[in-house]
Amino acid sequence: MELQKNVIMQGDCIDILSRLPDRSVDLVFADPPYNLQLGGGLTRPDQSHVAGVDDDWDKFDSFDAYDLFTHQWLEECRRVLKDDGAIWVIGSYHNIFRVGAILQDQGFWIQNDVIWLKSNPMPNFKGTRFQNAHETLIWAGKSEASKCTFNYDALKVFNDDKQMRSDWMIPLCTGGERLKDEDGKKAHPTQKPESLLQRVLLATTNPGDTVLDPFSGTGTTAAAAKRLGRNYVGIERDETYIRLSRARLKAIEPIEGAVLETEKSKKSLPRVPFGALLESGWLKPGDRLFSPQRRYQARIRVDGSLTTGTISGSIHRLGAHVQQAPACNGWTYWHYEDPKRNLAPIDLLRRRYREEMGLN
Amino acid sequence: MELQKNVIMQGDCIDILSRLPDRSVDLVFADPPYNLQLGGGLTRPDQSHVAGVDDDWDKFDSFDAYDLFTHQWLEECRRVLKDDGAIWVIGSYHNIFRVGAILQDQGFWIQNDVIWLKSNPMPNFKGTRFQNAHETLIWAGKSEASKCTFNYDALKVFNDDKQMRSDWMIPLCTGGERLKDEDGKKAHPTQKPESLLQRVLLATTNPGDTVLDPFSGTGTTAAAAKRLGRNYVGIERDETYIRLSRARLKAIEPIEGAVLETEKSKKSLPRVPFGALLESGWLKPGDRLFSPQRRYQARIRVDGSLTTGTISGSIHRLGAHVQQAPACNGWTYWHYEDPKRNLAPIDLLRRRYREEMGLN
DNA sequence: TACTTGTCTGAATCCGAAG
DNA sequence: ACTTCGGATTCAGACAAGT
Repeated sequence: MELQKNVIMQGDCIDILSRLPDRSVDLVFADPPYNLQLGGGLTRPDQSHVAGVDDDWDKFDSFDAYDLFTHQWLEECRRVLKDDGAIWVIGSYHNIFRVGAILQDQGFWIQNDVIWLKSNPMPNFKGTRFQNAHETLIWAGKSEASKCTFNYDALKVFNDDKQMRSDWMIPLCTGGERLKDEDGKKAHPTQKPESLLQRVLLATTNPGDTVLDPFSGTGTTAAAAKRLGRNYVGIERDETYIRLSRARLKAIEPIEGAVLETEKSKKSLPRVPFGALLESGWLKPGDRLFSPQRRYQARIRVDGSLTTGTISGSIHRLGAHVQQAPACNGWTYWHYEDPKRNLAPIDLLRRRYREEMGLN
Repeated sequence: MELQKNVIMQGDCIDILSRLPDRSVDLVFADPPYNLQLGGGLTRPDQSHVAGVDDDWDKFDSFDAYDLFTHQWLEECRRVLKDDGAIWVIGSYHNIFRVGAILQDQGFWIQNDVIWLKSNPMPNFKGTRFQNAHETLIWAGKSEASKCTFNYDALKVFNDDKQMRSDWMIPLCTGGERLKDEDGKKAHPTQKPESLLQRVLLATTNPGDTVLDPFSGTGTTAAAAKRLGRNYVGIERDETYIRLSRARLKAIEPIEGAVLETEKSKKSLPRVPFGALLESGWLKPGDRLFSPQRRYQARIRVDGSLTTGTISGSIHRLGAHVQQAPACNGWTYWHYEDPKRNLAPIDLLRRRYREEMGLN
């Protein structure tokens, strides 16, 4: 069976999931029912009613019932995921511990738990607890062996050149982004901000990937996916939500072209063998290379290996050897001498070579 | 049997716990083994060795073994707790989901999960995941019926008259606070900051209460308890840790409430990454930014990087590149165009973002 | 004394493509 | 599935040493 993409499917989550083909999606994002147990409704100090989560879909008779349900939909997601796929699940303390333990039991391999810090959370009206100002997301690979997509460099640029932390400060979904029903009331009790989903998808998918959301709700995952040039598959039981999300999706213009590209890792650049610098004349056999502060030196041989006279090997091997280190990046360790006798890392020559050859 | 107070007892945690009387302590704070399952060695980019947790006490054969251990010590804690007592457990994604689920299964009633945001966490040296910048604490009453102590007003004063949130920014335990062995190395691999424990005890105990820590380690819980006029009972297996913690406790002078004011949480201006301006819609992918006098221009990509078409990078790196400067503050160098085609530095948007988010 | 520079370290599931 | 090997990879803060 072929997976139909860019649709929101109507029906029971586990039922629909069971009909999707094996190993067909790159990422699952799930915002399952929270199993909230709000005894008797919550009121503000002024006695007004807080519109909490009291929908039928959020009722479970026991932890066992919730665990069984969780086990079932996660197992189906696991089957549907590609082997190098990953899953995100968001939850609160009511359910996330159970979800996390079941994920681990099923063989998913947690990469990070990520904390969504709400910049504008609802106050705790009774003053009996801390203001519940965060939710927890779990990011896990299908297995320990999964090579999950992780756009480290893109997230680092996003975060002002510092690696992205596991805590994300993001505002609640409010204002114009929040979908309303005919009465102007919020259409869904737990609509997530699209910015949260955008960050998830930027971090752990590539353009053209397929993202499955088994609890699609108002279609936030699908919206973020469409906007970022990813394919989506949504499953949702409630026809009202489906109607709303389809209208929402229709209005979204995908980001296209060069601006959809993200910062690439250095590892993804084409490899330049050291010997290429010899062939193109940037360096010559017999030239001397120096470690920082000229502590060690070595000569270049015709095949692109270095030699100290007694020991020889690749720029990396020899760099590691002279430092007695387990490993070494020869490109940044070894320096050449320019006509003014200044030292510069040979990585500079590699960069120039790449520019000249259009390899960036 | 009478509970002996203000002692650190030597022995196996479950064994000692089993000999403590029923309903005798007001609070349990537990920092159990995390079951980290670390792989081989880890080195920093400068090749130095990272001292990971490789102690035997953190090794378990399987999740089942860990669950059994967790179940046992929690059940004993439950018995020893007074009916209106409460428990805190700290952990990371390696173990906290299992702990949380077992707590719920045993009838504990979660009040909050609290996130310890580390202001100075260790980086992810290999660029493979998000920087693991937090740990999770679970605060739970002995049962749904427990009337847990919660010093709402004290916490509010502590937090500049705003409700204390469920995320706490606190530095790691370093410097002079970190206990050292004879060689000057850290005495314990996972010593917690005393400020974390102080906040826990201020929030959920009263002076004169008794606090039990079944994994006492270097005695941080006991130290905070003594300082704040609470009684402590510690259990620890390792005699070296016990010796250290007894010396530590001897040196502690209990302090009075008024002095606590000086312990108020230090606030720092939260960093606003450039990407946040995209997420919140102040800028959009594809928008153009200009250098002063429009000499250069660049387009914004989805990840918050800029591109000239041939070269791309962060606002800072691309600013430096076009000016051929070694460094550049992209926030003041790059300008956006308002509807009247006037240029203003993007730093202005950052200031507005801070104001709107209440981050000043 | 004040400031700069360099070194060290912290609960970490920390590489990946090619052969 | 195994090994080999090229070469990429870090942030905040405490402290010491140098200027």
